[in-house]
Amino acid sequence: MVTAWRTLLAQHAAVWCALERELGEKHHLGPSEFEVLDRMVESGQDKYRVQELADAVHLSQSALSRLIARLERAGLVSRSICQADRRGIFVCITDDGRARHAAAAPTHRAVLTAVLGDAAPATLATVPA
Amino acid sequence: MVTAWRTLLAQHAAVWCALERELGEKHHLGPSEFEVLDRMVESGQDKYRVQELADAVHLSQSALSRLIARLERAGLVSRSICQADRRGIFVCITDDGRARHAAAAPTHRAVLTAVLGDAAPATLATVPA
DNA sequence: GCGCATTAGATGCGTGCGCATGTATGGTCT
DNA sequence: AGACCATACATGCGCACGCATCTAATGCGC
Repeated sequence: MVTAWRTLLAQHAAVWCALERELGEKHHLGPSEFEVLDRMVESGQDKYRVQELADAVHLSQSALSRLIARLERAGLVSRSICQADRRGIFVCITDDGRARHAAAAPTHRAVLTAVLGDAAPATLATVPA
Repeated sequence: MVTAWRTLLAQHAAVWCALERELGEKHHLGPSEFEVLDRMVESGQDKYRVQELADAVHLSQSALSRLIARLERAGLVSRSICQADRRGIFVCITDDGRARHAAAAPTHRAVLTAVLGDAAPATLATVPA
């Protein structure tokens, strides 16, 4: 079990750092930023609640609030008040956001394949037995 | 591949947060702090170089330098100059450090079993096929 | 309608991180 | 020996995070 955890830590660190570097250099996005855009593109919806996204990317509500603020400042998403419940906001991906995501997605997939593809098929399988 | 990565992210987040909470509350240790102590106890050595530990716990050298400083302030490790190469230091675990580790280890294992034991045997096995 | 607990999201604050750099020592080449 | 680059760790700085708290809007009981 400890071994499984260390494997998980190692893989997480490797992939995360690689994503941070590649996405950062080529598309000015962090791994979490990309993951948020990815979620929004992948499920056809265009409106998201902050807490919904926070759960999806395993960040706190406050972290998501700031992350959305960064994306908004970059013009990749927009915030609009939810009319039905004016406490909440809807996060909508913009055309720029979709474009940035489309540009970054290949990089993202490439990194996953490169880093996980190397060590994963063997090591990810080690645990259950 | 994307699914594997998301599974990895989810498991990492779940375990990490649980460790942070449990180790923090019960033993005043972060996951990384515990991992460093764990490495030092597990391999019989009593002297470690900073970079060696940094690699083991997937942190930058600067992060490890500060982490060691925190552990030293808490009296769990001590730094001593390496006579052979006076640029480097040796990090030694103290008796207090061993005691703290011994106290925290059961908590650590319990969290791993609880969190990974739930979802892991199934999900960790999904990738290689 | 009027309080009051609840919920959604924003924000102040402290902390740990990585990057770049600083400082000291070691090794090498001439 | 002296100049020069490399190595080992420490430190200044900025950033993203979580926790606690704040603000605004909702809903519920009366």
